[in-house]
Amino acid sequence: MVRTRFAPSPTGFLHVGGVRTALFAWLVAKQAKGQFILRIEDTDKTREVAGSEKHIMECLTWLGLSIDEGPDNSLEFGPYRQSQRLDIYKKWAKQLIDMGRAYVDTTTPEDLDKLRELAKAKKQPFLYRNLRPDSPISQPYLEGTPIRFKSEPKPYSWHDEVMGDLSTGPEVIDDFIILKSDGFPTYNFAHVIDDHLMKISHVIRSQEFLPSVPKFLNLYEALEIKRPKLATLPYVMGPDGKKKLSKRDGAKDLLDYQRQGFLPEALVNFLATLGWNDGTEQEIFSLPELIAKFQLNKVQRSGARFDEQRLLWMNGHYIRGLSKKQLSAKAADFWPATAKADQAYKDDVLGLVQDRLKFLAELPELTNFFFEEPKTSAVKSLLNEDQQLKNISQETKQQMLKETVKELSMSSFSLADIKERLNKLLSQLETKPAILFSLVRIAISGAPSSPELFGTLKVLGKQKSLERLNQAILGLV
RNA sequence: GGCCCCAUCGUCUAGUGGCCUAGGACACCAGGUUUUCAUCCUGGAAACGGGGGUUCGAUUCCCCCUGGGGUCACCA
Repeated sequence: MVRTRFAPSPTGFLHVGGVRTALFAWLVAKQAKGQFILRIEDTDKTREVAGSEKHIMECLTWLGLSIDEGPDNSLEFGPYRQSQRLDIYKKWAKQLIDMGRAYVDTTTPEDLDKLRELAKAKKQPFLYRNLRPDSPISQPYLEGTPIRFKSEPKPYSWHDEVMGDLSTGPEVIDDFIILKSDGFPTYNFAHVIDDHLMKISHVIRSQEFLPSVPKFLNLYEALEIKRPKLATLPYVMGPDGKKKLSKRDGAKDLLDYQRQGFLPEALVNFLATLGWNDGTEQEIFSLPELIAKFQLNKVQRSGARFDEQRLLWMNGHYIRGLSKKQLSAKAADFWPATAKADQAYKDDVLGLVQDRLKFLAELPELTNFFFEEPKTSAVKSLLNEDQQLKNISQETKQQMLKETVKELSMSSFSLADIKERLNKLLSQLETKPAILFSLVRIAISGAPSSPELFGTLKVLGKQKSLERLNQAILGLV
């Protein structure tokens, strides 16, 4: 049975790096029709940020990563918050003590610091196991004192589902704290116990834990439990490509993408192909496709830089693929405050801008002029500075606009009729589309760029279009 | 510093000894689709870090170097 887990600590928002780890774990579980478990690793009360747990679930839900077991739907393997499992860790720690594989450590943190500095001065690696008492205090749990694992140094080689065959020497194995003086377990201990009790089959986590794996291996042996499969994911690197993506260096809250109008499908696709591909030239994958095709051993071993350009392109691609109805629903919350028009009008506007939307929060700047009059000053300066228009005299421009008004006032304002009449004007005025159409486009939009002209006129409507054209004529005096 | 991991266009990547005059995508540049911007289409520029091996033949296997990253907590 395949069971994977995502085990974040509730210390703030999730960014794309963390979410990608969750996605990969989820894909592995779903592919095998197994379970995906959310476990909250809240063993460091000092770092906890209120609301994190809720935020984590919101992120997963938004992306469509269903949680089979977790704090909200606790099943037989719960509780799924480590802070609620303290008794379990104590029990296992006591068992280790009884076996002679853990001991009470009375060294103070201050002394530890001194010992570390000493070792550093001597240019020797600091290994606690060299210092441990000959016959460690084996008395059971002592309130307010940490418990340390008694390691058995040895070389290890093991297989990692992503990284391949890995090995280390005995020098990396050391005694480490399993239970802190506040009674909470450390990550190193708690996750091993929980993964075992929750019957996790694949531990999928990011690279920072790689150097600790031999310690875990040593612990698995001491506990006499079978270790799960291990999969280590490379980092998602920041935009500079130098460091792993982190909040400190400006990584965004995943929900910021939601707020910006990115589609979950796009984010999932982007995240999945950031460090993974199926060996073909396919770029676009739906979630079901990912479930079918994802392979841990096809995950890249090196870090992948987070490239927002590519995300932008992909999101635009998904927006273009939306039906009118879907887009209309998704865009509902993104309209500018000025958009007080009825839904049919808004939908027409959407039809015109769908191709150029990269993310939904762009809607206001792209569609403003459909809802409020363009600024006369903007129209005026654009009419004067436009590449195509700057060498045309004011009189000619005025003349052309007047003819346009005249012609369009006779129009039924169907798309075909607008097109026909403007084309007729073109030959009548002996001018090029580049000139006449630019003129009209700027007059009705007051924007440096706008959607296709005939459609824009039609959506705007006869009355508004003519008003704006007349307004522009006045502005040219 | 010790230990560990990694290394193909600017970026994400294909490539598991000959199919590679190294393929695709994003971004970029040029041209086209009756204006602009976007879309779409066509074309272009753009990479195997260096040095040794192994081999008839290395992007692909091995070693060294270089470079990058991570880790050495009573944080996860």
